[in-house]
Amino acid sequence: MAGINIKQLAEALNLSTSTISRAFRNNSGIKQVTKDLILAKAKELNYQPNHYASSLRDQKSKTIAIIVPELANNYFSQAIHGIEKVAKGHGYNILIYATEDDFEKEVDVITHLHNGRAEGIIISVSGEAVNHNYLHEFGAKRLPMVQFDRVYEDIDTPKIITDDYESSFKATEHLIDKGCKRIAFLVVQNDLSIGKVRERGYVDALKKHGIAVDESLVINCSNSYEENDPIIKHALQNLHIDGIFASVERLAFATYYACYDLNINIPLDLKIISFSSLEIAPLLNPSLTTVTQPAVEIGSLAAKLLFDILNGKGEQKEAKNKVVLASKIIYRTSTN
Amino acid sequence: MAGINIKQLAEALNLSTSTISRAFRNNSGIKQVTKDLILAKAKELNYQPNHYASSLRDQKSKTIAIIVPELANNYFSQAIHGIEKVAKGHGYNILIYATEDDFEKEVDVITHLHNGRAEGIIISVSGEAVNHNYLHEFGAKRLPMVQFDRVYEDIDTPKIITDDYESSFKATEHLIDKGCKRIAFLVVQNDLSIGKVRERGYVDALKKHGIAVDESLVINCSNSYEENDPIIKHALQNLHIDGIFASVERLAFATYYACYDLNINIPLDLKIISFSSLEIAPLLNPSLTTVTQPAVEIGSLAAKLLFDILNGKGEQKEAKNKVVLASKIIYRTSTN
DNA sequence: TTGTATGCGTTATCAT
DNA sequence: ATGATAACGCATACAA
Repeated sequence: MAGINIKQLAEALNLSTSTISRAFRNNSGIKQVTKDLILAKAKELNYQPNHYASSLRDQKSKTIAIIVPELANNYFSQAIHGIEKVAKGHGYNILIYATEDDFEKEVDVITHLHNGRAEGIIISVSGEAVNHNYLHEFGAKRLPMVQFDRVYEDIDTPKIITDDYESSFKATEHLIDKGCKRIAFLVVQNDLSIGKVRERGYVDALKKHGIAVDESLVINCSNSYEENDPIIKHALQNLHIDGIFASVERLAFATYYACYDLNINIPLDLKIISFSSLEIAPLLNPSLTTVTQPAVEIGSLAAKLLFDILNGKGEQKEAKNKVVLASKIIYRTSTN
Repeated sequence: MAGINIKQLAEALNLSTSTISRAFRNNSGIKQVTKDLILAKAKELNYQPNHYASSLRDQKSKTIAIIVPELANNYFSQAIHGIEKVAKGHGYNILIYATEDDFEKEVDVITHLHNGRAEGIIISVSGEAVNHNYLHEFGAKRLPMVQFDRVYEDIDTPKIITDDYESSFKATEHLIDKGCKRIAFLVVQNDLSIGKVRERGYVDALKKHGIAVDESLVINCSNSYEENDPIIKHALQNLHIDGIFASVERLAFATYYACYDLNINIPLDLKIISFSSLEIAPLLNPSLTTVTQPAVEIGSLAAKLLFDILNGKGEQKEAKNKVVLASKIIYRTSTN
């Protein structure tokens, strides 16, 4: 541990520890001169109130936790960036955890956080979970939480999501408008709410336009390129697909690679649209038509809602228990 | 704060707090039966040792901090991912901070961390700094630190960097091999060590091949696309450039956009090579030749070195005070 | 305005 | 094997 403690600083100044403490807390009850003196000496001796002692005493940690499935991911990086900005503004620190889509890790982390380490949690859930009642076991002591993007619908916390149904509907419709007849939907199996909702948008758009829904065109993928590559190639070669709607960025990339390998021309032979936060989508070959979620904004909004709760403003949760932000479809060459 | 405390659990079991504590620490000095009993009850009542009390008592926080210039960045996301994996393995938590290239924020964060919050720091420095002697002011109490990528050469900590000089030399040479005569070097001003070293590699390669070094071809950019766009366009239109070596990914992207706008054909009119951690570089139009640093590995190695220090294994720092990892040049169409 | 004393929850030391 | 107690560093209630 670093630095000197309050007692040593008090001695150095011939003051009591309470006076020192006051210099760092209340502006009340302390003479400005004394305060200046203390702060000056503190700086000189490199004193800082010990965070753990303060937290223990105050029962608060000035820390929030972010839990996401993965870190090396455009969408989550941007969301974290948004959260970080807001947290910094509130003088809060951020603990970060990656679950790697592993439900057990998620449970571990959340449980662990209930030891006082964090005051609140911002989470995008692992998605593998079937039963997440463990959250209820914390009872009234459960940490304030805000969910975003991948959420547990039945867990009552504020949620920030995007208009995935509408976006997916429009995305699919866009492909139909462009003449696609056999549109595949690429999804990662364990995506809970997200995957389901996006699939509904896809299905409903097909129905609206009188296109028969073919179950085999809903293609389950994983997060591993090695696993996805053969799956996608098989689909491209055997299912007479002329359009692809990827529910997740990495599946669009895998499709691009597959098309390169198979000499399939995008957009002539196959049109692609994908959910994606990639900022350089215009630089792809061909440029990728995307459904782009406002990732940074989602992050900062999630943080704001969490701080509303922490500051007691959020008791009337009902009002904004679920915030739906709009994604933007950006039309580019891959669907031209 | 959540949960019950050790005292309540002790009462519930008619045991002393010391016994409870033992159940969670030493396996020594406690009967297995008692221990099982305690752990069971703890689970039932949702007890967890309070992290702040433990930390205060033990003077250690099981936490390390990561400080990076930005979060929404491929390279840093991957590095953080690498760090996270290792930290998790050691049972450590991660605090994360973005300096946004602001030296003051860096000083603030580092100073703040010396209040006991973290046991060590992994940092890629802001780069704006001229004088970073503030690090010396912490004296012997300075937190263990490991630097990576952007480092302060004069601060004595382990450093993980890549072979930037050699890579830059080779990158430039590659452009020369491909017939480029007027090669520009794009750099972000405030990149300290990084930018300088990469520039040296560029200059030396030119010299070796008897190409006159033209100062005006070293082009200072910023991190803002809006600022860079006109700078790059001006260069492309007026400096008769036929090759570009971008020291940072985003400058290559800006160049791509500029070329699209100006109808400059890559690689016919202009060849581009860039430092980049972009995994989908092959999907760009045209696919981008990159100098790719092993970002994830850099992160995990940095974490390992930090834990070596924390565990006292790292006292013989000299040995591996500076680790240089190799980057890989991957040849693609942009320099074909 | 400043000082004294107590407790936040835990764990290590020293008993028993 | 278990229990009593002191101490980690700080901030507040209360006293002066």
